[in-house]
Formats: sequence, C-alpha cells, structure tokens
Amino acid sequence: MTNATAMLTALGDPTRQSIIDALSRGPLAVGQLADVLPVSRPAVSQHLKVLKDVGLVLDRQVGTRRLYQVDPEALAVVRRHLDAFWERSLAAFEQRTRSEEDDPDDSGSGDDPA
Amino acid sequence: MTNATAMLTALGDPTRQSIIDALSRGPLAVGQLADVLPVSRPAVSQHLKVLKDVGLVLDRQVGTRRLYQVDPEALAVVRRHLDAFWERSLAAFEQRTRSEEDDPDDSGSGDDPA
DNA sequence: CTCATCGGTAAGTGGTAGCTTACGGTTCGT
DNA sequence: ACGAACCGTAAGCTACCACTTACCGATGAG
Repeated sequence: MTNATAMLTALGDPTRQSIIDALSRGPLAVGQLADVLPVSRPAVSQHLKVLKDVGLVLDRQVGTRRLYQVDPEALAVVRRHLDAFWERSLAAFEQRTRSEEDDPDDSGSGDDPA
Repeated sequence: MTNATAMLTALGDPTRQSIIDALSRGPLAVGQLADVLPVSRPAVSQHLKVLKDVGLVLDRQVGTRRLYQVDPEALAVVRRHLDAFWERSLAAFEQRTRSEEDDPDDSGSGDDPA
C-alpha cells in the first residue's frame, strides 16, 4: 500500500514502536519478540498483522516459525512524508521570522484568506 | 522535551496529522483549524494541547486569539528517529539478502542463537 | 504416526482516547 | 463599562483499541 498516513497511524502505538525497533536490528520470530516485549504472544501477533497490513513489515515462513522484518522502503516512505512536513514548516517558520522583524502586520503574498 | 517516541505516538492520531499538515503551511488560530477540520473547536484545542505537550507545536498569543505553528526542530527530531530505524533496517535487510544468494544455509557471523 | 513447537484467530473484557456540550476567563472594540 | 470574539477546561459519554485466555491448524522431529 505504501500509504504514509496509515503507516504513521500504525506507528502511533508504543508496543508497535518497540516491535519496529527490535525488527530493525534483524529478522525475528513472533515468539522471540514476545520474549522481549512485555505482552503476550497473541498480542504481538496482532500488532504484526497491523504492521503488515500497512506494509511496514515483511514476513516469511521458515520451518515451523515465521520470521518478520522491517521493509526499509516502507520506512523510507514515512521518512519522506515527515520530510515534507518538515520542509514546509521550516519555510513557514523562517518566513514568519522575517516578516516579524520587518513588518508586524503580516499579510503575505497571495495567502489564502479564509 | 524533544522525546521522539512520544512525538511519534502523538502523531498517531489522524486528526492530529491533519493539524500538523495544516500548521506546517503556516500559523493558524484554533478557530481557523476548527473551520477546516471535521471536529469541534474544543476537540482541536485538546489535540493542540497534546501536540504542545510533546513539543511539536508552538503557540503565541496575538490579540484575542492564539496562533499555533509547527516547531521545525521538533519535527526534525522525529525525522532523525525514523532515519535511525531506516538505516538499521536497511543494513539488516541487505545483510540478509547477501547471505541468501551466497549461502542458503544462514548461520552468519555471531548471530544470536536462541 | 505421534508428539511437540510455533503461530494465527475467536471471543471477551477493561481502559481510555477522542468527541460533544456547557461554562468561565481573557482580550479587544466602542 | 459593556458586549463580542476567542479560547481553554470540566464533565460526560461512546467507541474502539490493546490485551488476555482458549482453541485450532500447520510444520518438523522422533
């Protein structure tokens, strides 16, 4: 899917953040994750389903267990999304700073008046 | 605060994502945000409190209204946090790919044997 | 074939996040 | 000083999310 906002929403949960953190260091099975995390194995499984649905993790069956890993490309999508926010906010921030020291009345060029 | 994980958690809510999206384009008052968003003004106010608590937005009083804007530096913190995830996952991903096409039996160097 | 390991899913529960309405405080205009 | 505009907070409610236990299918080892 590579939907950035959906990924961001999925990353909102602290447990899922921990899962991504652990998986970013290398592939892990569900049980291994559950050993590290303070929740049960089914809980981990459900979180992994969420992460997989938005495309943040990949999984493959190896023997009797299923290895999960982070999809770097998906993470890059979220990164770019935040980049866009950051650049825009930076531009807006600097613009405001300029008009502040120059002209207290800010009615910039072509801004949309609600 | 500049706590990256707390910021990520705060960004988990779609409404807050919309708020950041709108504010990244320039400072806005609470009422202006409420006009654009599909929620009431108090709801926006509560979301702004969350975003402010984690340091993602700044506010200043101007006349009778309060202008909010994104703190670019805070957003940069989150960006770097995701960068770390991304780099780690990329390294792990490439390492796995290499041992795959080279040696089907993967018992790499000093990996943790459960 | 049998048993053990591993993991996904169903069912059910508690907590809380997000929303609304109502109210009070603050600032500006006249 | 009075009224209007703007905003934060309290109170309350609903819905959903994260978690647990229980169950079942699938894969490997003996």
